[in-house]
Amino acid sequence: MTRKTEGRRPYHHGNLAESLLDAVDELAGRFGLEAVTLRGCARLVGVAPSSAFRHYADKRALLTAFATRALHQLCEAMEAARALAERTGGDGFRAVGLSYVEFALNRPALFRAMWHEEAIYSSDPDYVAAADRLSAHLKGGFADTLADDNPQRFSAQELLAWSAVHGLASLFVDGPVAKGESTDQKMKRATGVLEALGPALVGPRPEA
Amino acid sequence: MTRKTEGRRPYHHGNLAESLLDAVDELAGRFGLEAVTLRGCARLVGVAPSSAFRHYADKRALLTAFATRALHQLCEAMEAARALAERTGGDGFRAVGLSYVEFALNRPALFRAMWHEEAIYSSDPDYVAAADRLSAHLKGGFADTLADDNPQRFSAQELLAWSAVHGLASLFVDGPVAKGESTDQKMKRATGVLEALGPALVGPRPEA
DNA sequence: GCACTATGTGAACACTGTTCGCATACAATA
DNA sequence: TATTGTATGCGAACAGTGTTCACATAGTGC
Repeated sequence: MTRKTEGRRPYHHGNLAESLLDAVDELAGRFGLEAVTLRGCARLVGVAPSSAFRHYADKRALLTAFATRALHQLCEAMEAARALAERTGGDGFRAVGLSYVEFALNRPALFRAMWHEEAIYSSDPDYVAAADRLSAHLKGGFADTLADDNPQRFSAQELLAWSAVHGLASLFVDGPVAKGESTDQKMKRATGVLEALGPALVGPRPEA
Repeated sequence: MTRKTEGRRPYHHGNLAESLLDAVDELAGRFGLEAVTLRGCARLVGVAPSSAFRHYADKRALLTAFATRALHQLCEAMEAARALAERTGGDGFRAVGLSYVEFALNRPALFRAMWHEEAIYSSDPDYVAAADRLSAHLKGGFADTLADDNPQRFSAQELLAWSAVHGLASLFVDGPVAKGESTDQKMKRATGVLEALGPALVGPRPEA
């Protein structure tokens, strides 16, 4: 991507918008989301703080873009997990749920960023689109596919499935549950919870 | 020059620690948790910014105390709901779950503060104790009371119940679910989700 | 070659959390 | 009552933050 002259640093960066997102990722992963600073990102990329404002209206817009990217990454992880399960004859429901929790455990800063309402513009069209993509995959992934493509409409069971998985991930990342335990142990717990959820996902399907 | 107790404000505030928590509550409720500022709280209480540090080591400690208080408030709401349900012959499980969601909807800033890992000292003994009190109530409130008093031990079903309720509250407060809907509509959805959860909470109880 | 537009810069500004020496009030004791 | 000790509040400072704005530089189309 950096197709710049090799000598000294060129005046124009070339791909600053994306690089700033990488910087957010780096800093959030290393020091926590709360420690992410516009100036810090600019420093890391090697650019003046004010340059960031050519690409993002403010810090919140930068974080919104970051959250959007994170949502898409999670979607891709879920798609991959689902595809693998289908190929190997595994349980698609379980695979999607586990990949959701696994993502939260492996990349807590990203997981926090996606749902950090007060720190992002959650009405931003790109963010909304990414959130819709996510919820669509959740509907399809759990109560297997009513083929109702309106992402706003959730049956009680679908909403329950999402809530359970999301809640477990949240309690692991930001709550007091299983605090000292390893990732493996937590994933075992997640498996147990998903199993326990099973009986609730069969039977009648009332509207929520 | 030094006006003593001339007007009304005495040199010593008398209850600054608690008043600062009230100020956090006020500002968080009005402008959002992210907008809470040490200086803003001091301003609201009518005290110099540096005075806050006589009572809290730093901003994070203040937010920790605030989160702890919030946890206790939630516990009390749940206890009240449970007691009422028992008195009126209602479903204790449902009552506790609904009060959890209701609290999140009515006081989103408090709900966010309690789980804001990166902004609090989540190993603070008082905070831990409050979190333990909460999880104990959740165990007792849902899968009705295995009488296992260790708050760290959760069966898969108990953890599922907490996850479902917590996840639903989180998705309402910080997620894209039911975004334009009224509180009443959201509570109806919550009722539906809790009902859908029912079948998962009967039957065998494997360890998580 | 020239203008046009996009992108990066440096110096400001108001605000933040935090520290520190000092000021003030209260409580206990002589 | 006077003195002393301790808890609590204050004001001024400091580095760091998000943001703005006039200006500088580079790439693009004529």
